[in-house]
Amino acid sequence: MPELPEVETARRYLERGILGQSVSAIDVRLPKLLRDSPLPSLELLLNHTVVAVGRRAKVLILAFDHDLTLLVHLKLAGQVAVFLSSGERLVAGHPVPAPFGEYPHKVTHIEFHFAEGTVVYFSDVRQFGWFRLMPTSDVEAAIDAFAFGPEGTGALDVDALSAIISRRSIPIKTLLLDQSFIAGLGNIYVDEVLFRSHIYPATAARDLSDAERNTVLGHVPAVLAEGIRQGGAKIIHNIAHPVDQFPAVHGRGGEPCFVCETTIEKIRVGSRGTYFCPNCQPPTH
DNA sequence: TGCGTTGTTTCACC
DNA sequence: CGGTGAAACAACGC
Repeated sequence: MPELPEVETARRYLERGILGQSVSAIDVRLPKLLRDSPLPSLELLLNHTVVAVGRRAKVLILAFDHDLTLLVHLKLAGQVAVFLSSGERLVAGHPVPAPFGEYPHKVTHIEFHFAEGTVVYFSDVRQFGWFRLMPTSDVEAAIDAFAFGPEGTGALDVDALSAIISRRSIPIKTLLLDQSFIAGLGNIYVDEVLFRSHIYPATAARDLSDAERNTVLGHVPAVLAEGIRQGGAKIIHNIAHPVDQFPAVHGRGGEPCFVCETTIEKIRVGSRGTYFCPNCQPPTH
């Protein structure tokens, strides 16, 4: 389930695979994935060259020459698979299709072929993702319209964000999921941030102490960095397969906490499945 | 088979 | 109008 680390991994793979390359063929098997696209057809990208591969929040930004840019959101279950001409595969995002299996898979909906031999497969078992093609000159306004907050990977303005936390009554988890507060966290990494911060996820944001607010904000870039370092969290059918004890709580209901061996619990916060350690994150407020 | 799944938007309401 | 919580939506696997 692609959050910022999975999308950033996809961005890096695409940059390595297709930057400077020219589109030689496009196969769109599920045209409806171009939802609300200003330009109606990906065919417009034929013979165009990739000039930049960017990302804002969880949105991939593929810039081509001659004023064309493709925005991609992987949503719940999107996957990007880059097949280099060497035969090496770079796969980011959802674990379906199996990275070492056959492509295109039945849930592979769009594929790009490049003159240099690289092939990119976009797959999405849930079909919730979207593609939007537009003039590059319109991208800035399109991204602004999302009203994303600061990138969770970067240096955060702790004073300003802490002040916002102190005024909100919603659960701290719900606030951290709000992309206009901080961009990039999703359900997995929010649970990890709160575990490292020793904070019960349903705690009202305004009930956090000064120290707790700083702790939470401090863990955001660190947790995202660990996700990126791993190329995304390994979670299959909602069961975590931790690497270096990460993720520590998300997808580990019924399993022992890596720190204290207390059984990890699952609750619902803001109608989202939420994992926490009842000993490390007691509901003290 | 109806429920769970997530990121995001929409809606009713205060 | 803004904050809030819940519902809606996309579609499918189990």
